[in-house]
Amino acid sequence: MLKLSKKTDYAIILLCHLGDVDAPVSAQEIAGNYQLPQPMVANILKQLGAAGLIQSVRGQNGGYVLARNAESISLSDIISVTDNPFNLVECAHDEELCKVHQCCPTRQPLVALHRSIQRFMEDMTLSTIISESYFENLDVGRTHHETTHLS
Amino acid sequence: MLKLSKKTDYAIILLCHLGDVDAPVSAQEIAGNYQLPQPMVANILKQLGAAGLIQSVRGQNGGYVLARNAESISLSDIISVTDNPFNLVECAHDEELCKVHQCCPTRQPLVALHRSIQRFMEDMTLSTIISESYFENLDVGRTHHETTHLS
DNA sequence: TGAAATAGTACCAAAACAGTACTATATTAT
DNA sequence: ATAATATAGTACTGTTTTGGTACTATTTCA
Repeated sequence: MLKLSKKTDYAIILLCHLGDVDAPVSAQEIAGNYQLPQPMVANILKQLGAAGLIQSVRGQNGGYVLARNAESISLSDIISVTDNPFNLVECAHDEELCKVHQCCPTRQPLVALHRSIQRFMEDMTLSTIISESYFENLDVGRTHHETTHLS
Repeated sequence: MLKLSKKTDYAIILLCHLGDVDAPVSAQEIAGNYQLPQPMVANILKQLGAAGLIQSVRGQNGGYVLARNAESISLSDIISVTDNPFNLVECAHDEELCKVHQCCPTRQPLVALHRSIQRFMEDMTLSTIISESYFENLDVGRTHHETTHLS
């Protein structure tokens, strides 16, 4: 459906929060802060930890911190953890899957779209996301961006 | 999952075929040609017809033809018929859906990604897809593009 | 009038998504 | 010590979406 999963959506929120704080933050704390389901948050944090994007601190007063600096974590890194590996169309990676490969019109343009999205996601770092959301929040209660409603 | 539906994938193939032929083409004919499930093809053609992208000719020797020229049909047009309306994230369109809108870090960057994809899809016309697939097919059996395998 | 085609729905099984639950283990405060 | 608080790992479940099928009606041509 060309839509990001909620897991990815949540993951970005979690990571932004971790990027703003130095001390370890627990799943419960974040879930409460953003009113997200706690078990969901906990699971996502586990996955992000297993993937090496964040580091865990176990025990009381434990939680999670970023494993690397926010500049080196890309949207692509995040999505490859929380969504299945990004594949706009199946045959973009494995030509043999394509039943009509002898004359498939979709391959070229869709692979181009795939690459353009991939590139965007690689260039978009967590630190960029954090700073952009900072400027966004400056506007809360004042004017609407023209980005608010798209077609 | 950030993936195009098979319906969209098929629809592009169907439309490319129609763009290459002048006489009406039937669902059966296309399904046989590309070895796609016939009822599926028929359904997609019905939808494309209802959306005004193609025109139907009923009765024996009937079928479908493009309703407008291939330059004026965009990938965006196609996807909005075969996929649900494109929405990378729910809150991209309706701010009220966002529970954490008072401090949501995802909005800005994801809306930017949304717009970039949207733009690509609007600029990519059926005629471009057809001509690109023509060049692609010239290479069949010879060299692989470097676009064949992405990360 | 029968064959071949679209029109319009309604239906179904399998997969993915969103979210929950449970057990085990680690750390710290008391 | 031990209770409290946290992560680790994994399994489970209800709902939605996807991919595909089926059926009936209508139109057109030979």
